[in-house]
Amino acid sequence: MTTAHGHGSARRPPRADARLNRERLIATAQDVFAEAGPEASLNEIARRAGVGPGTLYRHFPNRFALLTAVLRDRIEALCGLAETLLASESADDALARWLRAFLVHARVDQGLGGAVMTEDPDALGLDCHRLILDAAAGLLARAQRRGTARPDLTADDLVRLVVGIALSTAHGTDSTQPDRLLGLVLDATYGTPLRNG
Amino acid sequence: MTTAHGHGSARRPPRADARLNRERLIATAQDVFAEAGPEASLNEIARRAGVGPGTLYRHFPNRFALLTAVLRDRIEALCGLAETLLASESADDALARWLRAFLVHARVDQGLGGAVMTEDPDALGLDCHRLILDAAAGLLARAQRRGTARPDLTADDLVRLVVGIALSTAHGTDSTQPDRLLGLVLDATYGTPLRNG
DNA sequence: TGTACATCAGTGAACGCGCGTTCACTGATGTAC
DNA sequence: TGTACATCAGTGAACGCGCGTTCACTGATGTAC
Repeated sequence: MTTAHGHGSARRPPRADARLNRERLIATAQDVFAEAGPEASLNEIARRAGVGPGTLYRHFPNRFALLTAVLRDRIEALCGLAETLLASESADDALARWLRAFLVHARVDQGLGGAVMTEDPDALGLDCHRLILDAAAGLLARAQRRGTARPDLTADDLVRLVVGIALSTAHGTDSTQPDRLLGLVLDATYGTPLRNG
Repeated sequence: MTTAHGHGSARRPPRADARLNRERLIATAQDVFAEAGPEASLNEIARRAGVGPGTLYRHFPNRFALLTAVLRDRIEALCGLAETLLASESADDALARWLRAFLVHARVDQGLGGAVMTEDPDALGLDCHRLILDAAAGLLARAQRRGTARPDLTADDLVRLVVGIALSTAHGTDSTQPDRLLGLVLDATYGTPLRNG
């Protein structure tokens, strides 16, 4: 299922140096985005990766392609976690745990993960958007059916609340605040302020 | 109380054309910020206000000074509302109403009002920050003393949650979502999902 | 009311900057023989 | 294993752009007389 397009191998494997540069670019982009935020200079990423700007553009036609590549691993990990949690016992706990993991993701790199979610989904963030939303939707639906989650919530609601926490606390100084705010959201989600977790 | 520095009048009143240009700049900035967001070009604001760039800089030494001027009226209105609500009967309702008004403020102009709150407060947004936080703190303290608001909440928590909603829904398409999300936050604030308002 | 003048606001061309992006050229890679 | 060659990735100077910002100059305003 995970292997793309089953018919033979129309695509030749990438050249060794191309593959190396691609990896270097992603690794460097990760650092630079973390330092300078999602608006970081692409030229600087290329410079610090030790390649020419043209090389960056050969691999990633635009900023969003690079952002997506940087985040892909983490997003896939989140989707994997969602699948695992879907098989766990408590529907409520599963949703809560996943949202906590998503908050961590949304906060890294100066809120880069969260910022991607607020972009126009019709642009190129489509992949990230859908993957995250689908993961959230699965867990929420189960928590609504078999748990105590409010039925009037949508996955988009929850994701936006968490992204909002990530964005508005990105420059904060109180490192315990994001978790506290998420706790508040979870309380509201389950309709009772005291959870016996 | 509203007249500044009581001792005589060390400051001469501003020249008529200066005052006019200042007003034009603020009005134009409001439009341009609304269209292009808080990162809008200062040169374009000057151009559309019909003045040279130097004139803009004479009145507002940096972008934040202009942002603050644009928002000042609205922020003062919010503070006034807070004072009025502090005199109202229900402490809970007062807080809820003010947060709703603050959400509206934070959402206008592509989340400009909210974006200002996430800037480094040590920069120049100090005024806005404190005014808003003080207003929220007063209402929250009363709702905690005489209402049913959770005692473990801080004003900064609530403000950040609302700002987060504003930021993460800034590019959304569902116009009912911000209010719905705020309702969720309010439910959590009061510890019960069903409020008899 | 009228004029001379000092003050200070406005002008806008120009600067330096860093950005995203391109493209003619170079050179490394992997393959065919 | 060795060589010739086609492919395609990498290079990096250069372009155009719009930005924030400056400053020598112009001109409007308001005051003193």
